[in-house]
Amino acid sequence: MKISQAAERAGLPVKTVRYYADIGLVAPADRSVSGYRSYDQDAVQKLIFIRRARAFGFSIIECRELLGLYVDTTRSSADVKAIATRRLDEIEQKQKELQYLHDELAHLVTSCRGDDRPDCPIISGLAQPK
Amino acid sequence: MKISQAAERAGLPVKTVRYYADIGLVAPADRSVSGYRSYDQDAVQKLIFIRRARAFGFSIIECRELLGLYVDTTRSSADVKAIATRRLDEIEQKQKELQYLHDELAHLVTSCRGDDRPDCPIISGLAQPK
DNA sequence: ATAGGCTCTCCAGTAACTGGAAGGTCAAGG
DNA sequence: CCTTGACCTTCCAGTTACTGGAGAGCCTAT
Repeated sequence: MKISQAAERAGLPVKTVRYYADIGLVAPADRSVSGYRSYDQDAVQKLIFIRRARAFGFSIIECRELLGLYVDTTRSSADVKAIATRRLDEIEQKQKELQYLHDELAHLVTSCRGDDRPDCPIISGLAQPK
Repeated sequence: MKISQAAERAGLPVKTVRYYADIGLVAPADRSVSGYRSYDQDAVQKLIFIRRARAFGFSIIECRELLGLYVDTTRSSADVKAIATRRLDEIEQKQKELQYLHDELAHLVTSCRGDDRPDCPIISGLAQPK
């Protein structure tokens, strides 16, 4: 199938699929005589895999790693778990930071009257060195 | 004062301060005869303001907006509150997404034995179209 | 005079695409 | 047979917010 159909099945923009081919992440199965990229079911499956992994916040580098593990049917599940666990830790770290951010900003927002007057605790809060 | 001192007081790398000057976000108060950027207390204060706003996840564009409101002593606090509230909404949205991500990935991770065997629910979970 | 530690400008690279231009291909319709 | 329109191709530039490095100038102390 041609790139647009592969992209649609994978749930990705055509541009992105082409980009993944360019960086050697997911190569098309073949090229037509006229130079069109030709994808098979296997390649589409890999694209889906990448889309999902990207949605989980895995970087392209990590996706490359995971894809290697995906196609390698002899690797141990521990190898995969290690990467996923690392990513999970990162997510939890990010959650903590976001929570802190949220609370501090929410505090500023609620303490601001939001009226016509110029005095604003948000602005003065941001101006604190901290 | 020279750029390194201003950067230190603001808690920012020198390169970043120079960058902020380049994009017209925070201009140095003056230039020395030999072309050195010269910062005063006011500029340092603005740099601190930007650093804090950036730490809250405000984009450079938003920082520019906020800085405009920061220096404008006649604007209403409602103007500021509107931007901050928008940002707060974004943070909450991001929190929800992250929570969903976390739960789904945590589910995959806990269901994987992580041993020498190749079968791994994480990999097959990622391969699902969803 | 020279050594070091500043500072300057400019260029390139990062991550992961996205948009657009210029041009080739293919099937259908007139 | 020709044209139209939807695809496809490559290549280049732009995005965000810096960061690193090269090459050169400046300033102070010894």
